[in-house]
Amino acid sequence: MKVLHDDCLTLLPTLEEDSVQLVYLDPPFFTQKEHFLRTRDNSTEYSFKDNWRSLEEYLSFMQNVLSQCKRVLKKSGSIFFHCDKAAAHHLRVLLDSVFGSKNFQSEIIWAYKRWSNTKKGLLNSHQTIYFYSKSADFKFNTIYTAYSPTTNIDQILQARRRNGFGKVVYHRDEEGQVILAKEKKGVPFSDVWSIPFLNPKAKERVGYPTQKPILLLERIIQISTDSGDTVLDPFCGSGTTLVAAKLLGREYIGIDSSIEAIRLAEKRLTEPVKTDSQLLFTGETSYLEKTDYERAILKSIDALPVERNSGIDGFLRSYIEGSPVSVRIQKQNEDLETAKQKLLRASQSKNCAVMILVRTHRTTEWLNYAQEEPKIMIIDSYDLVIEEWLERRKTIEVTSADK
Amino acid sequence: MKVLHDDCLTLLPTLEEDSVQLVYLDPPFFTQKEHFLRTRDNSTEYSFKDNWRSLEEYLSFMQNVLSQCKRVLKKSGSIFFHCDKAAAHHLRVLLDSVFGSKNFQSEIIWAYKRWSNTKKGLLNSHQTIYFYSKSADFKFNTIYTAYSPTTNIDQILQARRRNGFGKVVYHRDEEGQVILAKEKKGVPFSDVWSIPFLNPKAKERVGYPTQKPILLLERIIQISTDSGDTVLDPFCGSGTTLVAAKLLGREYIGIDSSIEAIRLAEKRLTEPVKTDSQLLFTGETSYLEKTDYERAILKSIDALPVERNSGIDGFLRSYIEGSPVSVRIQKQNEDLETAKQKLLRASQSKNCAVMILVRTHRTTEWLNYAQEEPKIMIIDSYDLVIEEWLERRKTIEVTSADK
DNA sequence: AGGGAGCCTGAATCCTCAA
DNA sequence: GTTGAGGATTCAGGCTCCC
Repeated sequence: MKVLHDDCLTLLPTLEEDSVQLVYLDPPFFTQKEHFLRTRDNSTEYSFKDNWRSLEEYLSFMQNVLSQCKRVLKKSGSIFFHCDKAAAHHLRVLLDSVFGSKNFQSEIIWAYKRWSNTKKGLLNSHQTIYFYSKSADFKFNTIYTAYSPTTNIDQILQARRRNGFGKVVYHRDEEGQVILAKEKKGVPFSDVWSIPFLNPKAKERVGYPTQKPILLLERIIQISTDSGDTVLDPFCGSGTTLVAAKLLGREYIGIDSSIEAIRLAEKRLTEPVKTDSQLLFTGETSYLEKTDYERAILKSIDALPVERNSGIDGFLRSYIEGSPVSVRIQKQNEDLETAKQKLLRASQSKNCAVMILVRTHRTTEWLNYAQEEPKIMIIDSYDLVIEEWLERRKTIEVTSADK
Repeated sequence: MKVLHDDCLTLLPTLEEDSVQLVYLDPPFFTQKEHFLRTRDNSTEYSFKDNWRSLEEYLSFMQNVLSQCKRVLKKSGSIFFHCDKAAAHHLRVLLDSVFGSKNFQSEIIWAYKRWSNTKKGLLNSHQTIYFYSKSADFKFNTIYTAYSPTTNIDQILQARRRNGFGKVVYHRDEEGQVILAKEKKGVPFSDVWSIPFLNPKAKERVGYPTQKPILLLERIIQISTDSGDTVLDPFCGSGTTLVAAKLLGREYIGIDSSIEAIRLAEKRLTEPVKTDSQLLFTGETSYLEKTDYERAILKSIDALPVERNSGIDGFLRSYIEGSPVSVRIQKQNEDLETAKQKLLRASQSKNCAVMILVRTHRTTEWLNYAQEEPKIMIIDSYDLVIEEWLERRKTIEVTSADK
C-alpha cells in the first residue's frame, strides 16, 4: 500500500522478487509529444513528456522496465501492457522476448466511441492491451457475461447432442422430455472490450492527461487477481489503477516520476470517486427512441436519424437552399396536425428552410397542408399509398361488377 | 480481369508497375499451421531459435511479396493486410520497413461474436487488418454513419467559435439568431468493425473454412477504390475478393498457387449469379445483391428482398388477395416501360394478383399505367416526390416573385 | 521547409428551465 | 419539490494555416 515518487527504473529494483500478482503498465505510448491538461477549476496543470530521441531509446528503456517487472512478478502472475498504434507492434516483439511468446495470452482491444476529428481515413477508436503471463500456470478468474439477447433460452438450458446424421439437436429422453444442460454461467469474456472512453464531462476526471476509466482497470484486476493480492503500476499517473485496486480490496504499489501525479494519486486514494457511466448503466438502447419502421423510412430517404428530440426524427444528409431539412414521421395515434405542430416547433431554432413530414395514416384527408404551409412537404408513406391503392382498386372492381 | 494460377512470387513480377489501386492480402494457411502446431502442443521443446528460423523464412517470403505489391501499386494506392494474430506484430514491422511507418494508416479490428470454448483466459474474438498507403496522397472514400444516440442535434447543426475568454461557444448573430454550421454528413467510419462471421449455412455450401465475410471485403473495396479501379489479391483462395470486386464494378486480378482454388474462383466469377445466390441467400448476408438504396426501400415496405432475379427485387411479406405481391424498383438508366415489362414477365409464373413498381425517376410522365394495367401499382419513390416538390416550389416562388 | 498555434469535430456528460 | 427534455460544455487528435 504505497505510492512512491521516483523514476521507476530506480525504484523497481528495490521491490522484492516474486511478490506481485499483477503488473499493469500504462507507459508513454511513443506519441512524441508532451501531454497537458488542466483541472476543471483551472487551478492546476498536469503534464507528462512523451518525447524520445529515437524508437531504440524508447524500446531499450521499456526493455529494462519489463525485465524488472518480470523479476517482481510471482510465478502465477500476469502483466497487462497498455499501448496504442504508435508502437504496439514493437512492444509486443519486446514482450515476446522478455516473457516468451508462449506466455502470450491475449491481445485485448479496448474499443470505445469517442468524439471524432478531421482525420483522412478511419477514425481511431481503440487501444491495445497485451496480456502476458509469467508462466503457463497463471491465475485467471473467468468472468461470465449475460447471453446476447438473440440467444434463445432453449439454447442455454437444454442439452444438445448429435443425431444420426451428425447434426446437432436438442437432447430428449425416450418420452420426449427435454433434458437440461449442465449449469451454465453465461458467456466468458472476450478479448474485445467495449468500455466508454472517459468523457470530457465525467466527474471522474481529475484533470490528469490520458486518464483511464476505473472500469477498465477493475476488469483487469478482477480477472487476474484475488482480493489480498498485490497490484503494481510503475507509471501510475493520477492513480486510477490504485483506486481500482483499493475499491476491490487489493494491495497496491504505485510509482511515478512526477511529484504532482503522486500527490494527486494520494489525494484520490483518500477519497476515491467513481462515477457510473450513464450510458453503460442504462445501455445505448435506452437512447434509441425509434421503431424499426421509422428507421427504415429514414434510411430510404437517406436521412440521418436523430435521437433525444421529440419533434424531429432525422435530417437529410444534404442541405436544401443552404439550410438543413428536418424530417418527422407521423406517429401512430397522432393526427397530422399534431405531427406538424411538433415538427414546426422543434425546427424553429434550427433554421430549416424546408421540413419533411411523412404521413403514415390518413386522419385529416381533406386538408392540403402543402398549400397552407409552403415550408412543410408532406409525403405519403409507401404503406399508405399501397393501402389506398388497394382500396381504390376494390371500389373499382365492385363498380365494374355492378354493371 | 484475370485469375492466375502459380506462386505469387512468380506471377507478381509479370504485372505492370503502378497499375493497381488496392492490394488485399490474406496470406496462405500453411505458414499459420506451422505456427499453430507449435503453440498448440505448448511444449518448450521447440527452441526459440528453430521457431525464429521458420518465422524468418516466412517473413522473408512475405517481404518479397510485399515489395512486389508495392511496385504494382499506384501512387494513390493502398494495401490491406489481413493478419493471423500470432504473427501480426512481426508483419507490421515488415510493413513498416517496406511501406514506411509514415504510411501506416490504420489498424483495423475485425470484431465478431463466437461460440465460447473452454480455453483458459479470454475468448479470441477479433482479427487484425493493417492498412498502409503507398504515399501520403492516397485515395480514400469516407463512409459516414449515423450519429451516436447520445448526441443532441444542436451541436451538429450550430456553428461554434471562441469567445473573448478563449472558450468555445455557439455562434450567434447580433439578433441572437443561431448561425448554422457547414453541412454535415454523419460520423466517419471507425477502425473497429463488428461484422459477423460467415453464416454457418453459407459456409457449409462453399466449404471454404478460411473464407472471409463478403461484407468485410466490400467495405475495404469501397473505402479505397472507385469503380473501374483494379483490385489485386495475391492469395485469392476461393475468390471472395474477386467476386466482391466484380459486383462492385472494379477490375480484379487474383492469384493462387492451388489449382482447386483457382477453379472454384473462376466458377464463381463466370456464374456469380448462381454461386452467390447460393452463398448469400441465407437471410441477412445478402449484402452484395442490392444497393443500400434498394434494400432500404424494400425494408420500409416490409418486403423480403429476392436475390438475383432480373425482374423482381422482392416480395411483400403478406399476400394480397391470396397471392404474393412482387416488387420491382426502377433502375437507373431504365425507363418505366422497360421496368414494367421486366416485372410483368418475371411475375408471370408467380401468380401475382398485384405487382408493385417503385418509380425512382420520371422518364414517361404522361402515361398513367395504373389505369392501363390494373395489376401494377406504381409508387413514386420518396426521393422522386421530394425532388418534384422542390421543383414545384421553385416554380411557385418564381411566379410569386414575378407578381 | 518546419514547427507551432489554432481550428474543427461530436460523444457523453452536466446544467437549466419549464411543466 | 421533482422530473426530464434539450441546450451547453469539455476534451484530444488531426488538420490547416501562418510565420
